[in-house]
Amino acid sequence: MKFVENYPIYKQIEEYLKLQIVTKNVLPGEKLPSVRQLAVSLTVNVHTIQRALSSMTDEGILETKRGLGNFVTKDIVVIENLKKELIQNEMDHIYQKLTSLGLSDEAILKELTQFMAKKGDENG
Amino acid sequence: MKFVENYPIYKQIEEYLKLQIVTKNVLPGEKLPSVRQLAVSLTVNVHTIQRALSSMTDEGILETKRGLGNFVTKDIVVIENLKKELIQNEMDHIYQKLTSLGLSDEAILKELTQFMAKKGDENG
Amino acid sequence: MKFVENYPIYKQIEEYLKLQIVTKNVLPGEKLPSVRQLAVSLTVNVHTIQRALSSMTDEGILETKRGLGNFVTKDIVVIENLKKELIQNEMDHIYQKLTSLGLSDEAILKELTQFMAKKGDENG
Amino acid sequence: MKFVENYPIYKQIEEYLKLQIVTKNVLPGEKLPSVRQLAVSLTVNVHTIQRALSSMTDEGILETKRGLGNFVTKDIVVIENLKKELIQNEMDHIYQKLTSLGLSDEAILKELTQFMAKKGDENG
DNA sequence: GTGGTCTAGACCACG
DNA sequence: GTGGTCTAGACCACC
Repeated sequence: MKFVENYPIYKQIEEYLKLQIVTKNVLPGEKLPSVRQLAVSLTVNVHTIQRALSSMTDEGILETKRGLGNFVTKDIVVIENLKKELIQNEMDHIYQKLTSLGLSDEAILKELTQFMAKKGDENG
Repeated sequence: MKFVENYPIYKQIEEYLKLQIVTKNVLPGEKLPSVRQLAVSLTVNVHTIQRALSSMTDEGILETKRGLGNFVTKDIVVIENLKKELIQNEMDHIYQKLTSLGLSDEAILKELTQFMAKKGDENG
Repeated sequence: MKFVENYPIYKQIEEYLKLQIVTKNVLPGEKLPSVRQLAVSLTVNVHTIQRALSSMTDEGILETKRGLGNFVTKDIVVIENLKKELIQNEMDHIYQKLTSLGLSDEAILKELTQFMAKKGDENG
Repeated sequence: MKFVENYPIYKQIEEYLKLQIVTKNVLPGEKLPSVRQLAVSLTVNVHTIQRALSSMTDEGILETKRGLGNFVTKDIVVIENLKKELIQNEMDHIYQKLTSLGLSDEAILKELTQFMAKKGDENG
């Protein structure tokens, strides 16, 4: 058992930017804010930003153009795969958590549909 | 946007202990390790442990006997309710995460059943 | 038989603040002195103050706004319920004390009305 | 506002012994346990006991017989007055508390009778 | 400034 | 031993 998970900031930033991209808050081909702008707005060191961006360029999600900035890939397939990956990660996490609570697959689906029904009632 | 995940240690401990209880790793009526033992094994201050335990005693999940220790309640109803609460929290968390990824209720259920099917194939 | 009245300071503070609230010495929505101010004026550690306040926020009597301070709830129902609770506690305490002195219910009421009559004469 | 009321132990003992007497747990004329016995059973210094007893002898509640011990007075009037005094003190305390909670005389009586009715229902 | 969290170390009461 | 309370001092996040 270990606490104080120091989930590294650059990973958090990476996760955040990926979410922005798959939810189309930043569109394919669009330019990201400059590294310095990001550093300021997220109050983080420039190096931390660069570390987050570099792994995303490695994955082909971003393209760096010297002197111009970082751009979201225009390759929609890449973005679609990213989305699937994020969903997959989330599913893993969910499944692990709920089964550790002793729920069977059927129980999970049942609880979830009940939850959605209730949610629907509350909001509409 | 906030980084450095500020989920307090005492809440993490609380969550951890609750999970131990609902999964019957610690049985109803059983004694927990002493606050000092927990503090050492989790490498945390005694106060932090006590803070985690105190809210659990308030909720009736634990009963503390001065000079003896902290015991899990024998009231199975309390434990059942705790389990329901944990599941509910997890559902909230899941739903929020997945909808932020742009999934509809139907899409969530579809993805989840696919995930389970795949999981089933892998393991059996 | 137990001496040295072990009523913890943080509970005394809690009780004191609740009394201030139900008697409208601090109005609904009003800000309390900062934890540090309270700590100084009551010559107590900051933690002790926070411990007193935290259970009050849990009960919905206080609302804390980070960086701003602790505010009495504007929800008058909560305050009314608090008042009823305090009265109830006082009644319990009174009843226990007077019956331990050997008074019957009727005797208690008789003594009390006599007391009030006398009090009335003194002051008016 | 002052906390940690160090209500002196000798006063607490005095109060305790007076209650024993008015409730006839120790009868008029009866001998109290020896100072040393009391000191042991209450885990308090002998001097503390003596201080408590001396003010009670001053009030005529106890009579000290050199070499024999401390005896409760046989004078029933004294005991009756003591009882009235204790009741009076309690009434003062009650009245102060409840009026500080904003209750009128009538409200106090009303609440109290309601409380007694409820108490009666619970116990029989 | 505000409150929130954590640590280290002390003392008490209970068994 | 057990848990309960308090202090002193530190660092963080929010405004």
